Amino acid sequence: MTTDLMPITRTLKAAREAKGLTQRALAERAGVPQSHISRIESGAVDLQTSSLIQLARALDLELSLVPRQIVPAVDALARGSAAGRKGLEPVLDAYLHNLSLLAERAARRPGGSTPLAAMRREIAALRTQHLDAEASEGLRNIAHKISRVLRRLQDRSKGYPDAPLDEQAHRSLDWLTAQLRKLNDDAMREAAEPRAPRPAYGLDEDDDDV
Amino acid sequence: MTTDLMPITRTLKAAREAKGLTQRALAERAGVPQSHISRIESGAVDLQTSSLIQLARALDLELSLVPRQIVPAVDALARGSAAGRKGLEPVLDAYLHNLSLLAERAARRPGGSTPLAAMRREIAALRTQHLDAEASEGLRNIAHKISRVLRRLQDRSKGYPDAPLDEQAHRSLDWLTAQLRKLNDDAMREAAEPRAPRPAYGLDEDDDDV
DNA sequence: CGATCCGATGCGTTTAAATACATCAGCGGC
DNA sequence: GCCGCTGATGTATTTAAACGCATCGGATCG
Repeated sequence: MTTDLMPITRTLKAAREAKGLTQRALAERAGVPQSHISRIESGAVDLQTSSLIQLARALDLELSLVPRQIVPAVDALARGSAAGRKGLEPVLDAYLHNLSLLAERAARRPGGSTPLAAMRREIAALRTQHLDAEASEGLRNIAHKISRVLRRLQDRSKGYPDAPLDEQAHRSLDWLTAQLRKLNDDAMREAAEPRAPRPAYGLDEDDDDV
Repeated sequence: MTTDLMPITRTLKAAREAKGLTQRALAERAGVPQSHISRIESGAVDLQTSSLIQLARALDLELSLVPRQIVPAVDALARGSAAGRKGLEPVLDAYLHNLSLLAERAARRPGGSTPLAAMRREIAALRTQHLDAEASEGLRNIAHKISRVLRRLQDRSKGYPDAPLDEQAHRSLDWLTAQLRKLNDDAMREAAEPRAPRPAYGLDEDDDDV
């Protein structure tokens, strides 16, 4: 019965060790006794959800219920983010999925498919690029903004599925597309100048915090 | 205190209602009393992890601890899979991230970067395609196989980071690449025949079960 | 109206999580 | 050798989850 939550507790323990925390250090962070953490990690207790959330948060993890369908994708994302390099491309790609949905819907509208199509093209191009740390950070910011705009459009289109894009959305999309194009151009320029015999993907092995 | 697990319980309730289940029906599936489910959904109890897992499983959800970094991506994936259309492209894209990691590593080896590079190219091309339901299903299968091969290579390369690809891996990659190329060709052919004035992205609005 | 089905709630009992505190064995360093 | 830190374990107490069961008010339908 309790064997069912072993994957969870193993993840917890692995995350703690990956962060170089002792049980006592985590205990202080999360506000629970060390003895409890020990019992949890050894699978001796069926901890309550609030405890699980507390511990997860202290380890920069988030408890989440994911549809069975996308579990492999989430695992791949998590693996990618755990192993060395940042999982930044997949982050954008996930956003892109939403964008695709919206772009398709918008393509059937009378007027306003153009800005979405343009943005879509830029993102598709960006996906094939290798970005340095700075560009990645910029991309992350833009992706968040895109996400906000898209969600707003989605919510609104529930009421008026065939409404054309309003002026503000149009401008937002154009601006975001311009930002993406800039990233694309920069990345292209970067790739065109092989400074070393090997283009030196490696960047820095770098930070690990939020 | 208990307000912290409201997102979880809300997800639970939303999933139950989305599946058209009553509390009693879910209770029977998950093997817990209906009264308990009611108290959980109303946030009156801090349920234990095993209960949470049981309920989640009965709703085709999986309890998961995701790194804070990729939470937005996971949310986007989940939203995409919840809203009508299947989240298939992101699934492949997540796999592709792993492939990129491996391809980069392999590119620094003496011998065997070629098959990985070829596969990478095929996947990058596929990402820009629109696939019908049948092709998507095929892609999902291939993606799983790719994932297996990649994980095997990753595990092995921990011991011998500079070992060239073995014969079997070479053949597996070639075969998988051929499958991908076939999908690409089919999709290209499909796109080249605009049956309607609009190329008809829409496909069918289609099924919603697992 | 009566018949159902829904989710919410009350109650009593059992089981166990969570806590505080002390202590243990194992292990590396001085 | 001793010291300090790790995680594991013991004990006693308090709190609450989980259960079974009954019941309630509220829709909805015939």
